[in-house]
Parts: sequence; C-alpha cells; structure tokens
Amino acid sequence: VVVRIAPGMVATYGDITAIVGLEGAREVGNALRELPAGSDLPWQRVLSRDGTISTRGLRQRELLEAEGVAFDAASRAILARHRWPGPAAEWAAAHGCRTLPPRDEGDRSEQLGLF
DNA sequence: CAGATGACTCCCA
DNA sequence: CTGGGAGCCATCT
Repeated sequence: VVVRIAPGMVATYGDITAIVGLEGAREVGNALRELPAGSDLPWQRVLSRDGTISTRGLRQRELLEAEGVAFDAASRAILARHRWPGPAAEWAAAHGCRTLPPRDEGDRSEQLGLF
C-alpha cells in the first residue's frame, strides 16, 4: 500500500491500517522499521496522525521536502494539502484492501489552493 | 508467564 | 494548543 502513495503525498499510520484492515497502527511502524537501509519503498511518506514525523533525525523530513511536502512552524506536514486520499476503489477491491473515507470540504479547499 | 517498549491514537483536563 | 494517561498489539526481556 505504501508503494501506492505518490511522491509529494503522505499518509498516516492509521490510514495504512485502515486500508489493509488488519493490524494496529503501531504495527505499521514496526513493519517499516524493519526495512533494509537502501529500500526503494517510500517509507518517508508515512507520518503520525497529526502530520509529525516519528523517526529520529532529519532524514525523513529532508526526503519529504525534497519531493515538495511542506511543513508548518510546528514541524507538521500540511496534511490538508499533501494527504494521500487512499487507493482507487478498483485497486483496493483487486487487492483485498479498503478505501479511505472521503475527507471534509475544509481540507479539499486547501488542496485546491483557494483563498 | 509478567513486564517493558515503541516509526500509534484517542480522550480529557 | 498542550500534556498526561490509557488503550492498543506485536516483540523482546
């Protein structure tokens, strides 16, 4: 599922668990922690519920900023703008996963850059 | 088997 | 908005 997250987009641990519909959010983190050093899997696109980074050091933030993800003053990724909507219905169905519930209008208008 | 831990979340004061 | 505390669950002592 993580591989499906497009560059510049992010998902929360909870999003991933909801999509796979099995483990608890912590297990997603546990799984990602086991990734080998040079993994090509976009692990950096998975964040905590509030958009903060759980890993230590600056590595994850650097990778995200490099692909265009913006952070606020409190070091939280701007979820309203970069949160991944979830897998397409067809893909989810084909892989035994669930889709994410639609997000509210406030977030949507942020994504469209309205002001 | 009891206890501690952690790349998690929620809820409440 | 913030901190604390309690659920949560697979792993590891």
